[in-house]
Amino acid sequence: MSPGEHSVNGMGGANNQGAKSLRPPYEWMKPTTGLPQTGKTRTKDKYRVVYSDHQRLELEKEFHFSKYITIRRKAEIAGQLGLSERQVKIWFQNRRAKERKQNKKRQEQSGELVTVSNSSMQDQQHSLHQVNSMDMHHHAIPFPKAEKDDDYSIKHEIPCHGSSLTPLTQQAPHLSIHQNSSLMTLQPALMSRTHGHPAMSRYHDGVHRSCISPAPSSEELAYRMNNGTDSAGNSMNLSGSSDSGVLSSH
DNA sequence: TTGTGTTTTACGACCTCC
DNA sequence: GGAGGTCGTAAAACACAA
Repeated sequence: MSPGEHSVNGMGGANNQGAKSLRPPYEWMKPTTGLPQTGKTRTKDKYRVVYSDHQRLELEKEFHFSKYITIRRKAEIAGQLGLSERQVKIWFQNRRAKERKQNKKRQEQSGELVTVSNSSMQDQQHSLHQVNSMDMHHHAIPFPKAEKDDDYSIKHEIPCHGSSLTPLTQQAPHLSIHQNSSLMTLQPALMSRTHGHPAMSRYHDGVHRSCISPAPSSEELAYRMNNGTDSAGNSMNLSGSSDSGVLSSH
């Protein structure tokens, strides 16, 4: 368990059998302070914290760069945002779940079995992977552990995921989050590296991994922000990632 | 203000992979 | 066995109509 993470009354971790029977309402779970204490999980002060706009913005950016975060990036982001690595991991899990839910909703509305237009190549591969996996298990087989991405990128000298959080933020200082919406997305000006780099590599299981696509250079990022496409002419539209634009320029 | 629906954190259960 | 994956769910936080 990372610093700043506490399980209260055994609410977290492997020893938390029967935790649901310990759910609130309990006095120790009621908020006692006004401001959220980011970096903590369930404590007696806060059942759950509300991440700051900045934290959510940076996490959203990272998510659009890659839906699966590597161990290295997780540590970097956790350090920079003042969150635990576990919180970053959980956030990505929840964010993927949210996207799946949105994709499913769109598919139901459009009546399509397979969504192509609004899905990234990664999503399509992931969906296929899941469908194939369903033959054997009721649960979808997840991607290999994120650390594989790191391993792969190291072995092949491919920069997996960009350099750091700060430079990207600095390159798009005009981005912000609208407070009055719970949905967040990125404007096309700062788009996913995976979207901008269709070239993907294969893992041992034959599934493409967008995470290992190289990070764009600063020139590429500048080009994207100026033109709304990458240098190869790929559209930066991320219509599949959100129902409403919440990040905006100012 | 209040009731209700939705979204956001966080977790347990169960899975695969190494 | 431990890591991280999905899925389902609890509960707080939030949005919004009445």
